[in-house]
Amino acid sequence: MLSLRKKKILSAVVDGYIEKASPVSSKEIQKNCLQDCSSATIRNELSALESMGYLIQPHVSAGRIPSEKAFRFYVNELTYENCLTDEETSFIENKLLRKHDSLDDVIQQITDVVSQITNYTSVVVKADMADKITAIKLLDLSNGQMLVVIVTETRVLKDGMVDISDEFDELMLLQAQAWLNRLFVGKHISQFLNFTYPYTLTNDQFKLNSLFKKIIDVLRKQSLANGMDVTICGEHNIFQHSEYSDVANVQKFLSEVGSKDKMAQVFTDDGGQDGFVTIKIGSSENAPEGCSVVTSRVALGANIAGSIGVIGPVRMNYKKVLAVLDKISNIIIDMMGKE
Amino acid sequence: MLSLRKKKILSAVVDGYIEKASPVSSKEIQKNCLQDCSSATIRNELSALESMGYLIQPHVSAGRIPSEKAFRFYVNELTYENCLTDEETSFIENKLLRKHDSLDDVIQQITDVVSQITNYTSVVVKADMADKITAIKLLDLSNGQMLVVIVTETRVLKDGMVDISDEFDELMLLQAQAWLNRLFVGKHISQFLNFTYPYTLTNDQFKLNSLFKKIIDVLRKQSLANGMDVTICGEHNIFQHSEYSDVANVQKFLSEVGSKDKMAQVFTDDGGQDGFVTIKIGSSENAPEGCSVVTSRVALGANIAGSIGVIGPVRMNYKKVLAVLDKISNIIIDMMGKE
DNA sequence: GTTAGCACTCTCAATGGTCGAGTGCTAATT
DNA sequence: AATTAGCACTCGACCATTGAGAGTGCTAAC
Repeated sequence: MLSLRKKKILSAVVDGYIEKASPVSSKEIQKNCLQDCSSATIRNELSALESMGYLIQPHVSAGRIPSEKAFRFYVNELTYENCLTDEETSFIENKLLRKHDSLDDVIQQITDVVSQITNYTSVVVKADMADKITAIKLLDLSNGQMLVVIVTETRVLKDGMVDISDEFDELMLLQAQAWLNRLFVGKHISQFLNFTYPYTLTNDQFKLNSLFKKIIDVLRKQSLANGMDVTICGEHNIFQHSEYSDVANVQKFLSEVGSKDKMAQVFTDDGGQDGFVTIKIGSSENAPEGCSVVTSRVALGANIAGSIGVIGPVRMNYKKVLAVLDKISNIIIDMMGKE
Repeated sequence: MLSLRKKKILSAVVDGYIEKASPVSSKEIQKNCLQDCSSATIRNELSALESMGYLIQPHVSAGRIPSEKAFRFYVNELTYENCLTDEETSFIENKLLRKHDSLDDVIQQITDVVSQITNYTSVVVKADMADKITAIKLLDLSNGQMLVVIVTETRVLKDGMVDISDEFDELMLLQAQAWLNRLFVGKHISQFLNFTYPYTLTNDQFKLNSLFKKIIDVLRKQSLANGMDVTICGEHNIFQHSEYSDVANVQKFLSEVGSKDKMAQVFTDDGGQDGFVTIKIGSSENAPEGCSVVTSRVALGANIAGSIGVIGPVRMNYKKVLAVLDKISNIIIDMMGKE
């Protein structure tokens, strides 16, 4: 699609912007990667890339900054390269290749290490996949409330309450119950988390609709509390990055990251991408606004699914993050193999 | 010491500043609390209070803001008044006067409620006081490291490693061990936390000195991990307060609050004050810089010491915080009595 | 298709001027 | 001796202006 030169230029803009956090000019590009053509030529190309939606010009006498589309292009083109220094590699190995008391201990170490090396906020989600749902029951408590009971192979979870002060009759509850069972029996409890409610019901079923939504919310909370563990570390690393030099952004970021619910969702949803690594760039790809999320899926035990990753500004050092996640995934695979 | 009028004026400045977060002028004071004398008189008094160290004038054409000394005066003079609305009271009761699964559940509810009602960051520290230290052992591992083992009545804790790559001989370790045992045997593990190392050793003992410091650090960590639980909630409330409209302050605050170690220390040390409630204002009273800490001691069970409190800017709504802590302490005392 | 050259635009930082808030001081009053 | 009215003074906040610098887009030549 893009000419080779355009690709080179686009990559140069992204690289430059990742490094400096400020608009990249035609001259810089010339100096760094295209000495054999003039800045005017590059300006023409930049202009073309801008109209294609890859670049943004903050104002007329500024350089260009990459759009989210450009970052998407950039990570798609990225070829793996181990850009970790020897110090970093041995730091990681030192921290992880030692005796650990428990899986939780390992996970804590992993989040620590990932956030320390990448300088982003790291998240690890653990889910015990062995325990499947055998039934979901809805119980009308006749006081305007309904109890949602989830039965799994090993446990009965019954913390979820739903207000049903609007009149719902017996039949509707049975309908809802049947629907839930059809959808979720046999699946892992974590399935609730990334379940998006299909809005295709007709208007007739409006009431049922709102009931479903409430139930799904409860299930999501249950899923988090009972099926998954979320470990977060390095929230304060955002202060190192210039996009968070303003309190409003810091606040928004911290409130996103503070919700384990939200994090579990973002870090386990693979967004349809396959492969072990998932990269989400910006809100159009279901990361929080202005943020990117990089995750790597790794088995943390026989039946334990794990997701290790970082969240940070869209202007993220993807190369380094990918290298760290790769290194750590390999260590974990080794560790698990030995046991 | 201060004339009645000076006291009234000083309180008015503090009240006004707590409310508006901006310097208080002589006219405002006249309007709000001293209609029977002129603004000029008040100006004279303000000037006197400033030279006594109670007030600060940011610049010549601004009003006055209270110094930490003024806040100290203010809280000393404060008479208790229940300034909670009925809604707030019933909100608190609703959240706490229900069946709880466990003590940890109760504590989580308490921190939630305190931070929600006060709009500050709330901290609860729990310490099981039953388990006394019976011995502390230092074990030279002959690889430049030393293991610190703490034996309590019920457990043996041996996670603490100290580097002793500098040469320490057997004798010194024995000396150190004896010293530690003399100080801590029979006490609760939480005693490490607020132990401040006495710097009175002679130069001869410089090496021993540095060893002691390292050991105390390890013990402090142990104390936290094994003897106390720290629950924190509402860190993000700081964004509501104007002193944190600048990232640098937010960062400093969050890094202080993020260290459970530090929080446990600040929230359990009573700073020599007696009574159930402790108020620390600013770094001169061992709160973090620019912060105040208000804590209330409460038994959370037969042998379980608890400390409930908030941390926030020195410009804190002390009246409200004290009312909330009082209300909650009473509820807890009731709860514990019933069991 | 590429490039040199140049006019143009926009940001940023510094400058200066006005306005208003609130003070400190002085002299008069109680 | 304490209080007060009055007024000059100071300083920050706000705004408009200016000049320098960066980087572009465009044009005409290669």
